[in-house]
Amino acid sequence: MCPQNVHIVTGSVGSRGTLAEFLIRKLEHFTSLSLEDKQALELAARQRTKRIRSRDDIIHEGDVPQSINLVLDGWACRYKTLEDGRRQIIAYLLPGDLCDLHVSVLREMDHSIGTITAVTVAEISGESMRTLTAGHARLAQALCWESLVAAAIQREWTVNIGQRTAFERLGHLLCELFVRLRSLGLTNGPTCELPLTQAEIADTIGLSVVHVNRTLQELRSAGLISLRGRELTIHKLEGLQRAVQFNANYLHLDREGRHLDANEP
Amino acid sequence: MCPQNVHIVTGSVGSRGTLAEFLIRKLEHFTSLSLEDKQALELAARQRTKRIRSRDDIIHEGDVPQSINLVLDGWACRYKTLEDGRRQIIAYLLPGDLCDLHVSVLREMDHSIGTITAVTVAEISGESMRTLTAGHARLAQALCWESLVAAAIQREWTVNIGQRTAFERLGHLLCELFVRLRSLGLTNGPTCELPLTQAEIADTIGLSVVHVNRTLQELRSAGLISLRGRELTIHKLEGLQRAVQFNANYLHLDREGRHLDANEP
DNA sequence: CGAGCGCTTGAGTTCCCTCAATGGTAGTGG
DNA sequence: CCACTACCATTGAGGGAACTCAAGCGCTCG
Repeated sequence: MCPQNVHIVTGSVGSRGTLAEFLIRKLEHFTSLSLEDKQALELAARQRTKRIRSRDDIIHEGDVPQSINLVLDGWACRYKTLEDGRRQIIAYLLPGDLCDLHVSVLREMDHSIGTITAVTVAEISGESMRTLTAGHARLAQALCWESLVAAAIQREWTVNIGQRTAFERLGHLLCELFVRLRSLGLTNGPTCELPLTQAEIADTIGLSVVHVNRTLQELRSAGLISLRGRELTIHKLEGLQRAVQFNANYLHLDREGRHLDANEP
Repeated sequence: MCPQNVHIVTGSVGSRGTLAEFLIRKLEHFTSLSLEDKQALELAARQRTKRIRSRDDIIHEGDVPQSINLVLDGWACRYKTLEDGRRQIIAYLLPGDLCDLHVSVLREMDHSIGTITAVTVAEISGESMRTLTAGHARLAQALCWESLVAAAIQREWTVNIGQRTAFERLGHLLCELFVRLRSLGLTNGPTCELPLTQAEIADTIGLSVVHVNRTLQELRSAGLISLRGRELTIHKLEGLQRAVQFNANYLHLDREGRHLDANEP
């Protein structure tokens, strides 16, 4: 992972109409936004975008980032490396996820962020973010919700790695990723993309590659999932959830901020 | 852990001069506060305090808390229980720690909070908190810092449980607790209180009680620590830190918000 | 077509778990 | 004051989950 090969693209990227599309979808699991809220987000995301190739670093531990990165497209992850090379993946960043809300409060990154696939990010300056939240109370609340949900996910990962068996850990991870992708409209029936190598999965749930491989085979032969190429299919989501004690409440997708809804048609 | 036996004490508790003492000490690791900032915090903490006996619940998963709890005294923890009884302790709450910043954003608790020792908490209403942060920008920043640090600790725990050996995990936990207590002025030379049972330690780092016991003996016979009764002594903090790869940067105790300092004598 | 990477499999080992029993200490009540 | 209980720490023995090492297979890509 060498930090280079970064294309700076100012202005619109690709042919997609809205850049903040996935962030907006995500936030609307908390509360519905007004047209103006959405336009303000879109404007902030349009200022400056960046494309990073796969398996490359976005930010490295010790860096002092100056702006906030919003993932527009692709998968990234937070990770930490120990001196002897052991690595732990701490979080996955999917489209609509924000990378460094720390900016302007925590000076120095205490972990790194790297890509899994090629990724497009929007760089939002601290300044833009401040005017955005100052002018739109509902957005400020929604962004606060987003960071609280990220913290809740982190807590659940602690439980997952600390208490569950290999089978449960892996199944739980797959459930979480599937449900998160589905909430963004990025699944197709029981199927979604899973661009992770088995080594990356291993570094996520604290197992060896060999054991991840064998545990995947268990999940397959239990008829719960298929995983070929980079495509995951969960045949019995209900069944898998029960088998691994997955309870989606920690994702807080049930519109807990509905009392703040923008009342527009 | 049955929720009962809660003494409501309105007004001052004990004979300590300031209630918000530890919170203030903690926040001043980020930026120095003005006298007025501190008085505002103190006022908020004084409204209503509560005493909870040891090994009891403060809030239970599924509850919808109405106010924010600030730990004034004693140890508490966040935890989650699986259906079959396995339990993971997710975080320790020491004096000066805030429990449920979620309030007014996340409706429902996705985990429980219980006490380790007897605990005194201040209940701060969402309303008080809002006026506090609205009127004091520096405090708002400092409280934001506090929640970002809590998130950083959670990430480090993921690394700890996911990648480290039993010996390292346990040593790392002891380092973290010691350093956090020291930053509050709650250590005495190389010694601090450690009111945890071995079963609680086990549920924190994902090991069995038996193995925690044996690993503690390893740490002792390596001459790194003593642990008798509820008193921990770390004989060689430097050495322990090296042995378990503990790097305190994730605690962000180095006054990263010094540019916001109140300039008073 | 060789190189590199990721996935898979086998064999042997080790770390950590479970079960079970013991001892110490503090709290309770007769 | 002493039995009685409860909880916590400790120890031994045996078992199993997950690890390491090593090799082979099948892609993709330059």
